[in-house]
Amino acid sequence: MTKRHPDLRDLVETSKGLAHPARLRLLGMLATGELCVCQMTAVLGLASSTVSQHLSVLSRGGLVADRKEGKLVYYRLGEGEIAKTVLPPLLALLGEDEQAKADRALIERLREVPVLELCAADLDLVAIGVAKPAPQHPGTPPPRGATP
Amino acid sequence: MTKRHPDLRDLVETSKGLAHPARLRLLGMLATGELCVCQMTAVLGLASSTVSQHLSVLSRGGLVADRKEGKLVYYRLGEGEIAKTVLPPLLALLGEDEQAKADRALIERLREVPVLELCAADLDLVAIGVAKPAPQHPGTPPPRGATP
DNA sequence: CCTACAATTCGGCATATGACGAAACGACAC
DNA sequence: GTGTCGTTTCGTCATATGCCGAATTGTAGG
Repeated sequence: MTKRHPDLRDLVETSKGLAHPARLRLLGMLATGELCVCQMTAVLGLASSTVSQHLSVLSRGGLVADRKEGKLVYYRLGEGEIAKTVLPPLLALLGEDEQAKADRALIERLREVPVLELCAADLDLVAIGVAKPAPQHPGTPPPRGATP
Repeated sequence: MTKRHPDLRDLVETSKGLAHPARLRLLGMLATGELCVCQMTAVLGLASSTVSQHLSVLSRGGLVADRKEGKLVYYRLGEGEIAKTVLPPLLALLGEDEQAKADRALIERLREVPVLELCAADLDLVAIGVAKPAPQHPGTPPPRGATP
């Protein structure tokens, strides 16, 4: 009996993992397959230390697992009982969100670029031609006119 | 178009509702049917203001709905899209937890007692013969010897 | 109208969370 | 070994959360 049944505390840890927009976005990205930390950091636009913290929270909740390859670290969705039970319905709902859709679109293009190239560009998505120049705010404003 | 699709923010609000043991216990109790605030307060053993706060968080996440009857307020599980999607698998896992089982057992006996009688007893489960005298700590210690 | 009372909201404190930059930690390259 | 670089951990701060008791609200009932 190495695999104990999930406990109330386990469920709380897992739920805490879901209770932040950045972490839900991370899960949404990972739903498309494993990703390197730097790729997720580039998409979220947060400090890498912050992203690492978020991934740590997700890991404590069993929602993600990691794999090291050289100096890079890749994360994937967790495979424990709680994750397998809770994630599918949640990811289905998340898939409808506009932000999550945008993230996936970005990730899709990011997968075409070698990871080390992204790192070399200091995680600047624009520099490697994956994202467009620079809108005023991070929402989804249809480009009307450019800045003169 | 009155029913918008769930948003990233909605999912965060819902997840926050799940991210606390007391709130998961509340959901576990409500899975057996609607309950009065005072009944849940008695089982949790927290201040009624605290329980009210927790229920408010659950309500913001669409996880519960309320119904007023006289001076009492009854809560039940929410019926929105997110709740219907996320709750069933979660409650299935929660059902295995010992604390949740104990809560359900208590609730089952509590349903035999008129709500106003519970209130009149100041939410004291022992006074109305629903719970046993008074163990040292709130776990599930098999009663060995009584206090001399 | 006034009282009683279940529930909620408010005011306060203690702790937890989330953000960043700085420093520490591997794993490769030289 | 020394350096470089991706990632994590640490230190610090601002804000959010959880708890309680006190005050407030709303609904019977006297």
